[in-house]
Amino acid sequence: MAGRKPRMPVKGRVTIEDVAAAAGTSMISVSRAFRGSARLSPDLRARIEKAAAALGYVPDRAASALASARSMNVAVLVPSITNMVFVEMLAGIDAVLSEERYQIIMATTNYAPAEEERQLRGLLAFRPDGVLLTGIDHLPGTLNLLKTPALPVVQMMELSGEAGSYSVGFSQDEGGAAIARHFAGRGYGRTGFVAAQLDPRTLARGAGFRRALKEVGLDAPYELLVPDRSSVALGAALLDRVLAERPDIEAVFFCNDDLAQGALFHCQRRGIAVPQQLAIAGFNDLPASAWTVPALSTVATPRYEIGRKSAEMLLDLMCGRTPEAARLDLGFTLHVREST
Amino acid sequence: MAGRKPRMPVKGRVTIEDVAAAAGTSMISVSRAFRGSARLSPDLRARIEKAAAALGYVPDRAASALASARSMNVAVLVPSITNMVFVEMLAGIDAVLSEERYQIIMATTNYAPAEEERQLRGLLAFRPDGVLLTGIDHLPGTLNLLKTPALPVVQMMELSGEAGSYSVGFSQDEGGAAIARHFAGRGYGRTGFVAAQLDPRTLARGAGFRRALKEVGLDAPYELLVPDRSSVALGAALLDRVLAERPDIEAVFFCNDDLAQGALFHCQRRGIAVPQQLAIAGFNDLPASAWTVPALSTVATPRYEIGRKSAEMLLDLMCGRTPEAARLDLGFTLHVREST
DNA sequence: ACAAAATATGTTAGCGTTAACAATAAGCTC
DNA sequence: GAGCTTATTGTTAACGCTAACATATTTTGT
Repeated sequence: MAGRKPRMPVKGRVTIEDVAAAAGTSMISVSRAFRGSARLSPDLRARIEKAAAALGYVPDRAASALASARSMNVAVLVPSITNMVFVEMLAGIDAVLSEERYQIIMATTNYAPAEEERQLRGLLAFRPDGVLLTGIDHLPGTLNLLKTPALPVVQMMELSGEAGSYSVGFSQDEGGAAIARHFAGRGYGRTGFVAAQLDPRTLARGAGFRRALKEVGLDAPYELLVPDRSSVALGAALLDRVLAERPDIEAVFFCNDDLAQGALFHCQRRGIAVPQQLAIAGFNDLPASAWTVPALSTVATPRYEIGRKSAEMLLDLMCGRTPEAARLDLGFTLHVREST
Repeated sequence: MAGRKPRMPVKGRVTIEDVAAAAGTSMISVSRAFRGSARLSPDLRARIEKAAAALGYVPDRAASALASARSMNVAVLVPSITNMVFVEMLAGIDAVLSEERYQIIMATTNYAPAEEERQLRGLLAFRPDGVLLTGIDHLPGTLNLLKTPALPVVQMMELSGEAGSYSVGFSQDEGGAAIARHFAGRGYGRTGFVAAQLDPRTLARGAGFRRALKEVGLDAPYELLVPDRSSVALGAALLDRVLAERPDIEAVFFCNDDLAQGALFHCQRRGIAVPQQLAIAGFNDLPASAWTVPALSTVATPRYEIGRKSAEMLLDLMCGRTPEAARLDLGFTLHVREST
């Protein structure tokens, strides 16, 4: 009776049945012990926990999902994880969801709506209890996949006007406009907009920039848009092209900080004084942007907080609660530093 | 007979049974059709695919895993995804595994062995067919979790000497040594080693640096090691401390490019000429490192290839094949640029 | 032409877990 | 102390899929 050691089953994995046998109880009690909430006598719970630990039992999510119709998975689709912005957003999502014992199942879409749909189809095989999408532009087929059965969805980074849809983000358009007004305030008349990675958010920033320049009575910007992936290297190359076309340009708005940093480095190499000869602004406020020389003026975006709030909103939806707002604007902050 | 439309089931999800009924066949044939390989008449296959598409059927991995004892999941543990190095490694892993229809289930360990064990336990609930770990230092409990049932494991980034263990990476120690020899070749006598994020790989780089300096007859480096997370900002701060302590230092090896970039920016701000007054070297070769001014000398590490090769090795193990080598050294490349 | 092999499809049982219900023991009301 | 509630534990039947075996059907070899 005293030193009874549960014997390791020789083959196959340890199941709830093995634990039940070792603890001298039934499978359902073990199940309840592992899910915490159910009422169990402290004695039985302790016996079960001891037996489970001795056997090295790990619950099987697949079986659990099948039996309970809740997978405790959340599908997350982001364009890329090479981009820090989305990584920080993911960190925010995970901080909230892991607290509630949800597991993130993530896939990248490579900024392509068709790939988003393909990846979503793959993730749906995990029977997620909810879905987080990046952006508000999706293929009809993508939205259709989410309709049967109706899956809670929150869209991140942008704000949706659609009725019945949920979104957490900020106005990309207004972010671009803020840069335009800042340029105007500094007296820069001949401006440029340089963008790569032409996703909807990038284009919205450009549209806002253009709109606000017009509103304050400035000329339309010189624009250079390329479909390539953003990078520091590309930023340098694009600035070179801009200067070749418009040697007299006074201020350039790069659609993100990667490009802007590359442009700063290029100016240093070419001996162009920033901001005296040329002002440069970016978007996102990456960690390094405050430390470049000169420090980069940019729009700081609350992506960690977007991740958190999106996850919280999704949590509400998955639990059948109604979120406080269907559309949550977290705003942005213009950081004026040395480069403008 | 002609226009028979499969009717949308009103409640619950679409199952293999619904598809079988709509296609006028049995469940097992639908199952076979979706797994591709089994022999089915082209006619039947077409009917099934049509029915599945019409119903919007998506297979259920949980049920499949339960029935087949293969989850087609691979668990991947990385220290952090804020660090580009691991993100690129993940990209390599995904490129290989998604090709073979495996899904990555990923978690971050925050560089903490205990957290690694906790996260692994969570991932094991997905019944992965294999596991990819970062590094070769793990808690005994972590290794124990992988023993029953014996799970294929490949360790990434470092090379293991352990018999029966599989690893893909390069010698971190030799990487550090390469910097030391380069410093010696340039005639820098008073050197320093600055490190943050004191994980085993960081420490190995320092050890190699120290060893090689000794081998070429140079003094031991001045060392500054802090446990904080690496960042550009921290690099600047740490260089400041180094210069306060050792104003006459000639060359500093930073344990990674983030810190080194911060140091470069700091030098620019303080008007310190690099490399004339102070030489700076980093580790990893991040994309921006070739574009900073001056461009950063650093050790390029093959992390994308490490991801690919690790995944291929794991694939071998999961299919019962024996990998060509249990220990695959992918080496590294010293990039000498303007900063030294 | 007839056994043997290959191909194409179907039947049955079970993977590990939990929902729903059932049963028993213990406490409480008046 | 009968009748009620509450606390604790157990039983049974799925969940959606696939392995293993079984059964038709066709092809092949000689």
